[in-house]
Amino acid sequence: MKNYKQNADFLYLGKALLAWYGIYGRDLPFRKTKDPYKIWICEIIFQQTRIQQGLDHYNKFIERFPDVASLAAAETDEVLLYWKGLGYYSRALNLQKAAVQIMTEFGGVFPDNYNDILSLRGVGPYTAAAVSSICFGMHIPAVDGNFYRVLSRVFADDTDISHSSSFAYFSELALRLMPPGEAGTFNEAVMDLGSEICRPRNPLCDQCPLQKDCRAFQLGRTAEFPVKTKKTAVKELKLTYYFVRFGNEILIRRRAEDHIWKKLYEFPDEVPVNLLPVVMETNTVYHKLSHRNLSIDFVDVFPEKRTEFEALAQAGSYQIVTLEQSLLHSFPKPLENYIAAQVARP
DNA sequence: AAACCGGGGAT
DNA sequence: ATCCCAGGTTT
Repeated sequence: MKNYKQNADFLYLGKALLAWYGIYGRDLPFRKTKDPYKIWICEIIFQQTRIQQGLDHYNKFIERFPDVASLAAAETDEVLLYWKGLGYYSRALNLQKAAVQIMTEFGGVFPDNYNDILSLRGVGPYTAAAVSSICFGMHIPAVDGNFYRVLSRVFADDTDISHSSSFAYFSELALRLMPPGEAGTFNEAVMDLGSEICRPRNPLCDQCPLQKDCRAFQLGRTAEFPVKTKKTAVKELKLTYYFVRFGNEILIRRRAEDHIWKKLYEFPDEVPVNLLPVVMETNTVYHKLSHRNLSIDFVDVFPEKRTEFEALAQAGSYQIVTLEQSLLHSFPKPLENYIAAQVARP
């Protein structure tokens, strides 16, 4: 811990945050409950995901899977279907594993302490801290990206958040601000401040309850915090698919588990040789994402190849589904968009 | 410690 | 085009 923070009492900062939160805190659906199941679901959904993006998924997920038992009993495919479009699909797979874990290891009762919650699949230090503080009042800071930003700015602290040890560092720092008995509310308050006021770029310092105490603001250096030296490496990924269509039916299959989009569905990545010759549309749909290039060629199978088409499903390499049925499977977003475009096509 | 895992919005 | 979001798991 840096010298300037030694023996300091920063409790008044936490209290100022709570006062601000009482007035300006966001009104979100999961703020109305302390059901650990619901808080857990929302913490997982909003990992690396903006509130706006995941809100609809949260509401529909809770409606379909209202408790641990219903999630544990569900088919994995249906859980993935409700996760469609959120990304980081292992979160959904882990979610269900953890639900089963709660049924078998905890007798169907959601664990009520940090260590037991941490033992759940897909639950790390942040999520365990969030659930145990919000639902069970445990005095633990839930240190996420918002904490890094808010705390590093308030103290003009140049500790590099790229380093793994910075989690413990900022956790200890957060403890100095956290009012006793208010851990859950305090954690939510920091998240809201980080999201709405102490934003990554163009922070609204004039509306910040901590402005007069903020070292970075006083120095005019808010843009310099948090310090993050590690740069996110952009890896290029090229994917080629064929949209093999026979009338209103297409070929799909489940992806393997060893790469992105694990257990989701996809199209063939080659034209099955048995179906040749085929009519292939010359203009390739080229989908550009941030670090991915995806091309999809449209393939129209000749009517006399019906037997060969069905043989692909008999052999187990592919499933044959109608365009409408395909939308009931969990596809990666770009493939889902492509199907939707084909359904809409005249 | 570093790589890997998505999709989307803001700038 | 780049950054980053209520991070966790694997190597």
